[in-house]
Amino acid sequence: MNNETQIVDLALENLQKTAGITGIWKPGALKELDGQLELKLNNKTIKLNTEIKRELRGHNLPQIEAMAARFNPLIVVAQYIFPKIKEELREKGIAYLETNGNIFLKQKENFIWLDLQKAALPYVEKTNRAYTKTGAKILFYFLLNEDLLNLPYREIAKLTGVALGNINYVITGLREQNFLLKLDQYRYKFQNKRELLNKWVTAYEKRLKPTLEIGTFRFVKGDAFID
DNA sequence: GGACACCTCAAATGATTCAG
DNA sequence: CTGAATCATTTGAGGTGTCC
Repeated sequence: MNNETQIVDLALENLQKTAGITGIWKPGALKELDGQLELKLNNKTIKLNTEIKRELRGHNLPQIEAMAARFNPLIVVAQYIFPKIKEELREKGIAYLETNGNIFLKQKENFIWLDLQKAALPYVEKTNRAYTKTGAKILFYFLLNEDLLNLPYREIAKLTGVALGNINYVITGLREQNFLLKLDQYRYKFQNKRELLNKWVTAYEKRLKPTLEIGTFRFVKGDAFID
């Protein structure tokens, strides 16, 4: 599909950058396969069957192994492969390629292994996390009381009943859309609050409300509704 | 300059959506 | 309707800044 093309293209682009290896990918005719990849390496061309995935996790392994046995040589192209899984693939001698250009390929005459820690870009596009289920929840508290913006993340997390890591995601999301005005080095204040409120309402309807049980919510301060 | 508080980010886990 | 694929959240180690 188009999505698959995107993953392979990005992977090849980065492979070129990091390892100087070029490759061409062609969609395959076979239904079980996601096409074929031709890698150019030292004037040699290596042809590989490909399987394309977004992320590769433990439960995919048996399937991949079966494919590797059937369509040898096989390379797995994925947006992101869990480190442990990569390890297993290497042990089993199955080739892989990630979108950040990390590659492993072991054959009789060819051996490539590239693992760049930092350059990892797990996801192609990041969604703005201010409007997810949890995001909306946090934002709800922020809208009720702007001062919460300036509490330590840990306290915000505790107060909103959400994991620490989310706070930063939400703040970043809001900042990207210019809803936060920097007062000084440490403090923020909302700006363009009306529009933000609209966004929240949409997010609430779409993402949060469907998962809530009716009757489990109340306002933090009793009179907040009238305010 | 050490202790502490706090933030960040990769990895792991969990939840939801999608395809067959 | 079910398992697979994808998207979202949590966890926690490591890094950075701050205060005494």
